[in-house]
Amino acid sequence: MHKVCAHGECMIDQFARQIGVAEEDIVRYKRHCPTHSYEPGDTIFKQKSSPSGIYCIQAGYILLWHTDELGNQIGLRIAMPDEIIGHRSYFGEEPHAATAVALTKCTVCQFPRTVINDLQSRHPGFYSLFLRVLAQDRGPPDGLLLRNPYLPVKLRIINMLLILKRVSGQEDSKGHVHIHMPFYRRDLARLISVRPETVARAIQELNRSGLVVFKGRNVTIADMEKLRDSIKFQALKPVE
Amino acid sequence: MHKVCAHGECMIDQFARQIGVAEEDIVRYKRHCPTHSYEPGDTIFKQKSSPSGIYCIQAGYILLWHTDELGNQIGLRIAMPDEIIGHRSYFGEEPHAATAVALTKCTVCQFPRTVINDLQSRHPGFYSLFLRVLAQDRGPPDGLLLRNPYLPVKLRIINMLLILKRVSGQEDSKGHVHIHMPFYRRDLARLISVRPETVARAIQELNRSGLVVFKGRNVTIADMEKLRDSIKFQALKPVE
DNA sequence: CGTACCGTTGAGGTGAGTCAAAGTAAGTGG
DNA sequence: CCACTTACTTTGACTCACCTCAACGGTACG
Repeated sequence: MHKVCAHGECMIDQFARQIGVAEEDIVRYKRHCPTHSYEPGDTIFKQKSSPSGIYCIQAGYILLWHTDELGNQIGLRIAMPDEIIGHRSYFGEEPHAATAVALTKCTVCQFPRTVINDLQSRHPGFYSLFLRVLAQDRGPPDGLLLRNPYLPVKLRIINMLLILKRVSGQEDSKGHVHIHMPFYRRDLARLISVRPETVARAIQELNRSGLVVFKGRNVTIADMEKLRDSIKFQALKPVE
Repeated sequence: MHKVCAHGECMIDQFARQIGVAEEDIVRYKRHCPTHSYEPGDTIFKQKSSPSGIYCIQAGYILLWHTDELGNQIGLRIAMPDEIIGHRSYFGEEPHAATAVALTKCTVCQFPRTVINDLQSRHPGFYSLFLRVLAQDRGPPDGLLLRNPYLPVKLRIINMLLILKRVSGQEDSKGHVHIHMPFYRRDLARLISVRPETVARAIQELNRSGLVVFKGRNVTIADMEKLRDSIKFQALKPVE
């Protein structure tokens, strides 16, 4: 079910090195950090459950989604390799605000409370690194690009593509950008807070416009500049 | 223009006490923390400027708003007394993501970088307190209640009222709740990402329904329970 | 060859945006 | 104290993007 992960694979290990933890100590504490593998659809943690540690993504994509009081499912964030999840609830000492589900095959390393406490007590600068991560979290600002009611759906989809491109965009020899969307249309709909039908229609329009070509989960952008420009024209007139 | 604020007034002073800073040391560092007074409409800091410290609100309400690439103004958060602002950009080492404007007369104490660094170097647990504040920041979760495209405008306004009630709600002898909204309709519109006309119409409807009574900036809620119940009926059917 | 599930398409309804104009409130200066 | 300005708020008529519901089309898998 779980193996002890090889040392040096996690984001938090890099943190440890930054604050001067010796390599042999990293090896030692890693014995207490189980690494799990997840299949697409598996749950890493559930909304409302109590956090028992922090999770480092070593491989794969994870969707964080929140169910509001009315039952709407809102996709908060796609977490990618080398990112950490669950830290907000952990440090906030609150139940998880979202459910984490594997979109692809995933490898995730869990840092339990004991290890985190131990590292902090030996190296008081440890927490500061998380302070920075939390402060730089792209979740809230990305939310403004994806769930902004002012932005028409086509724009929200383009913003989603630009976010995915940051990490997984591939440029070929002709300058075309290829992006793989590791989720269902339904999940994309949740991420931008619209219905799946609306996503389908918006994608058809984008395809017809030629700016972006969707083939299943694969997307090709012929001309990034043109795409960025198009954003200005598709937008509503700003307030004021 | 600025005076040195009396000791013990700021949120950060309480943090200092929690980590064992002596009273006389608090008095000492406060000499380097200017306290400013702002009139309604004054700017505390501007989006894109570099943070030079952390701000503690001692009195008054402050609106944080973000202008996106297209020029839309999005109200992110109403900051209230005893809250701190500017800390996300400060610890993220990034320019301010929002502009902070005084909605009412405000008193704000500024902790410059030198003081913060000094406190952290003498008391390594200092940063952990901010870690908790950042992790518990209501901004992102409140955003889901205020700017969720699924929620009809009337609901978003009700959610705004419930958020204001947390801090400034007054209950009278008859069990009616009174809330003062310390901002223009236009700002309310920005906070829930709709146009001011739409806010006006939604408020008229709420008045007619009798659940909530708006008189200028003052709001009276006759029956909290009824109001909470009404949320369920006004919502769109959830996805799935 | 069904069965499931995801994805797409169509017809019809509606909530919020747009634009323009009128209404209100809060100064400001004579 | 009253015209005048200025900025905020409300109202009305119209438009349109997205939602709803329902049906149909793929594709994977037993």
